[in-house]
Amino acid sequence: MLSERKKKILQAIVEEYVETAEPVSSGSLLKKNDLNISSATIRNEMAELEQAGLLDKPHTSAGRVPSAQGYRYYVDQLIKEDKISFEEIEYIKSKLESRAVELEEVTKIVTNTLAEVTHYTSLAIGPDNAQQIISEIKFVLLGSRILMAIILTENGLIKETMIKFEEDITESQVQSINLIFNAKLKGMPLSEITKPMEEYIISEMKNEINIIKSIIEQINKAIIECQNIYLKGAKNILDMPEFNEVDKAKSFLDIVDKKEFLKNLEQEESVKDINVYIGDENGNEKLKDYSIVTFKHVVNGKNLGTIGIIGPTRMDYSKVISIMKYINKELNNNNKED
Amino acid sequence: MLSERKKKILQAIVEEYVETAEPVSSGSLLKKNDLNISSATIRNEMAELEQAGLLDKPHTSAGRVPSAQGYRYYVDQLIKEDKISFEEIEYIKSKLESRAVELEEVTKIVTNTLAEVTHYTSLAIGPDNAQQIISEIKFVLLGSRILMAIILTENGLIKETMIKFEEDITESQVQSINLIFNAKLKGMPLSEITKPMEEYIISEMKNEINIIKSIIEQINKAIIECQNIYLKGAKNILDMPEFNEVDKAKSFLDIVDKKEFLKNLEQEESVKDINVYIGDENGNEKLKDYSIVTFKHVVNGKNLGTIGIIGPTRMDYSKVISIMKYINKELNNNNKED
DNA sequence: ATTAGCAGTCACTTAAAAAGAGTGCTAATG
DNA sequence: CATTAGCACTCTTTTTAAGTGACTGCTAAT
Repeated sequence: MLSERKKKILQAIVEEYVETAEPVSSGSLLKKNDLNISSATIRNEMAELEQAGLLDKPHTSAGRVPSAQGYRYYVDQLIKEDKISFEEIEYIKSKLESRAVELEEVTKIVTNTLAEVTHYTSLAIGPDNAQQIISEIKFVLLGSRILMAIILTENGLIKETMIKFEEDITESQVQSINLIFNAKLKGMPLSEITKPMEEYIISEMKNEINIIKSIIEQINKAIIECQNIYLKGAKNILDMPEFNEVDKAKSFLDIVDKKEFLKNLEQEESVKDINVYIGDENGNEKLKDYSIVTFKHVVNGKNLGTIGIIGPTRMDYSKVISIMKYINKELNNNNKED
Repeated sequence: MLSERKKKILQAIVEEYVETAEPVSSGSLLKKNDLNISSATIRNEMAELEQAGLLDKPHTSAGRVPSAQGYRYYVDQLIKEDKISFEEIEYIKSKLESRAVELEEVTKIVTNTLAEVTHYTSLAIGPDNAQQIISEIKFVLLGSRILMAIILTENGLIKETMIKFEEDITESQVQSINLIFNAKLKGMPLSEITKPMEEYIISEMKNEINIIKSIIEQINKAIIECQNIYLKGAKNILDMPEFNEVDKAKSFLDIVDKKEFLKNLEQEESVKDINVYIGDENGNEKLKDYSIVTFKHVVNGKNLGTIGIIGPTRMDYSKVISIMKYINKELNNNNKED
């Protein structure tokens, strides 16, 4: 348990460091905060905070910098929850107003907005398509050889894909395919569609065998195996002083580009509103200099994926969390069972 | 008209500079090429090439660097057209094999491949949707309140968008909308759809007025006003020594992000196979340090947009042009009137 | 417990010197 | 007359050294 004074000092250090990106000295702390103590006392306190593992020192004659643990303490205990301005609220509201029909569109709008408002890199991972329950399948013939498959899920997702054939398809074939697929697959998770259709093909030996096979193959390839991932504002990090060396920027962009770390995020179960992973807390050594803040996009109890941002550990957690809480709330309000 | 020897020297300078990114000295030219002349003679020749405006000199005691004009001469006269390896050919072939149905998918695959193979930033601009001729329109009801509009064009494009309604739509309404739209709009360019439908609404005063209005509005917003632009591999430029200062990288990413320069590209008319814009040749001062190489994606006489790459003027034109010629050829072969 | 004050550390800045890479010119050469 | 050896000159880059400044940690006084 930290003394009130230590808390105040830690908080001031985090906030100053987040703002300036320079190690914080006892002197500047004295100037910018009224703590009614001398710089020597601050130094003593800082030494103890360092002992406790909450602060780091780049070198002997530099000021202090929060450690990952220090940020963690800040996020858990000292954070300010209202660090969002009226302008930001208005801006976010205006962006979210657009009543996009598809989840993907909504997700895009949210990620764009998040990146714009936070100036970090935003990310979104859609729900696992394989686990979605089919509520309806429609097939539409485009021209004479292209079939469009549209799948609606109980979550409200709409997924479509095209299948091209080497021979003409007739409208009556489309009709019967429509009937078959809906009869066999309604209510099933997308991951399970192959088996019942194969069984059907074997048992009935209808003319549409090849068509059905192509359709299943294409749905697997284009919809089930494909995870929706969005990233926006990757170049924002170039504005941050910790990335003023191209190598560092490159290593960040590589991590972000590979998207490995995203997979864990969507699986992560959590009761919390907003999740904060500081440094390598989530076990990935490569992420030790970065923090990730996410929330689950849930509307009417339906999981619509995970949305968040990634940036350096020197992150404005108060602001990011305020903004994400607000966006999360708005997403819910906009979509109350309508 | 340049002497053969001057040509050879210019070529060697361009190629060495493209490879090393360092100004080329008379000495290293002597070492790496067998020109059978002394470095002093090379220096004399270089001085003349500089006078002719084909070379630049960063400072008195540095080697020479090709000027924009020098690159231009190289591209027009000295280029090697077969600078593509067997591995590259195989790789490109394997990527293009995937018989994607939609133009957008094809375009994505091509841009990804281009960025991977060239290590520059690749770009693609779809054809102007507004000018596409409608060959068919289909409407599909998804659930009870979402209408999906699918537009096929004579170019073979497939565009779809969703419209959400506040009230239920019946299947019979969908049918009559299908009939009306196809009757009125088949054969028209997308830019012209608003008027005939408005006239129709006024003259007939059917029940579907609001539905039709919503549809037209949404088609305008989501399809006609939206230009398809792809960019891939923007971070590739961070690997190039000319961008080892973050500011330069940022200025490149800003240019690329704004996409202004792309608009001119699609309009550009040209008889040539491959178009090369070196520095500010295309009139944009901001692009003076960059070059753009493009080709028109044309299949069976149909314009499917422009594809290309952007990178520093110090670009491996021989390689880029070889690769783009190959891809262009493949795109044609794969799609011969089938 | 707090603090003034000072020695000590370490990065950063500045200045000067040295090294290195190339050119341009001159004078000699075949 | 084209070519070339050779050297003076220029300009960047590297190296070295000295100096400055920002902090801390400790000690001794309050």
